[in-house]
Amino acid sequence: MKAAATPQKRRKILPKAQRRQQLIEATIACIARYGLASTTMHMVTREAGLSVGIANLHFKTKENLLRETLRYVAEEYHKGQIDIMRGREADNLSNRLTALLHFQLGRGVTQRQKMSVWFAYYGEVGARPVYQKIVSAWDRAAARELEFLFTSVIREGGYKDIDPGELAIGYAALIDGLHLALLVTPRELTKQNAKKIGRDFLRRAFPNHI
Amino acid sequence: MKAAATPQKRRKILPKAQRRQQLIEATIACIARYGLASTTMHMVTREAGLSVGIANLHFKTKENLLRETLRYVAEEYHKGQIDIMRGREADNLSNRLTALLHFQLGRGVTQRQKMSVWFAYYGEVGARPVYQKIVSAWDRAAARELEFLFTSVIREGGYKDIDPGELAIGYAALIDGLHLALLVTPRELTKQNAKKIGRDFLRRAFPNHI
DNA sequence: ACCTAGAATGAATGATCATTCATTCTCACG
DNA sequence: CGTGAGAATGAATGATCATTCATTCTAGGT
Repeated sequence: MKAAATPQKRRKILPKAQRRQQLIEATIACIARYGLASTTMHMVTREAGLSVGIANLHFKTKENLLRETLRYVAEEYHKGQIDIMRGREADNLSNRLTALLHFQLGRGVTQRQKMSVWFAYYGEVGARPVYQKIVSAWDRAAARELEFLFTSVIREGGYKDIDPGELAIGYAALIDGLHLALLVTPRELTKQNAKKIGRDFLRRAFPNHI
Repeated sequence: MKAAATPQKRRKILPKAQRRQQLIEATIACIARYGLASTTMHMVTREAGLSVGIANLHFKTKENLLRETLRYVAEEYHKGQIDIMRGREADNLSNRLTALLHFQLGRGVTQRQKMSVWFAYYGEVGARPVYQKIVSAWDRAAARELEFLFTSVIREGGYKDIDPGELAIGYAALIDGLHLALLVTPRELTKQNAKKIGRDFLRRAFPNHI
């Protein structure tokens, strides 16, 4: 089975960073397909087309590999958001809000595989403080950035009686909840509809911008 | 916690339903404490103060026990919501909305233990179609009820340009997201604040009611 | 008081899995 | 071209766990 796709059995030696990346991606694929609970080291290394021992070489333990995988996934998602919020691609605040929404509910993020992995880790957060630390660190960073963006919007629009911090938490919660709905009840909610729901939330808060 | 309170080792024979319930509750406690992935049958039966074989007697397999536990948790949460939405305790729509919010973000539901279990199963939904079926069935039922409630509110308030179905999905997503935030970043969000955020969402949609 | 259906036990079994490490192989460098 | 530092392998090991079932015990019926 293993190297069936690559009939040549010649070993390839690659730089550490590249192998680590390869193993992390194989881990993501396995978690999405089989779940965090039943993903084994054999599955991961086979998915990567490598031998079992390789895992021990680059990550001491399975726990380590899972932790680094979470770090990678969390960083990818949150950095994507933060880049948009800080970025200069969108010249005005309205466009920036829209770009953020399209990223958060767009093709890249809402792939079933991505969302599966994301919630697989969330599911273990209650029992594993390490996961909680990793996720909450990134969450905080994104929340601060979002609060800053909302503060600018509120100032520009002259909106009254809006606490930007609370609205940011609400918006972030809405997006997470929509991801969950897309994962759990995909038949009830299309990505188009999810975007419309997110947009309506923003419109009710910032009617002059959306 | 476990059977330390009953030093006598005398066996007690109980009706099937009662033992099943006892085992399901022990399962919930273990999942909350150790996570779905590392909960073992030994843990569960020890938590219940019983022998390992008991699990096989009442639930054929571990998979079965986990499935029934999910069924129990999902039913408890969603029935609680549906009862409030249908119930006659709240005489008017405003009160009913408020009661629903207080249930969804109140002491009972937002216990760390409950939310841990809830998201532990959500995390496996991507890989286990069975879990998805159980959860989505209840989700659909609650969504229909919520849509019905919102429809009444919209009619009573004469609100324009609101699709009750979409608003219901948005509200449900917001509540799920707030639960997630309470679980993952409890330091950033109090239950009080979560309620305020939920209330603000409703107020922006139904200003005459909240 | 006695009996028995079936509830409950827990040591034993076999399967699965993470981890190890002696060995093989690769390639950058002299 | 030859060599050694270290990357990669995978069979073997030991630990963990779900499941089994021969045996023990309980309580309701007579």
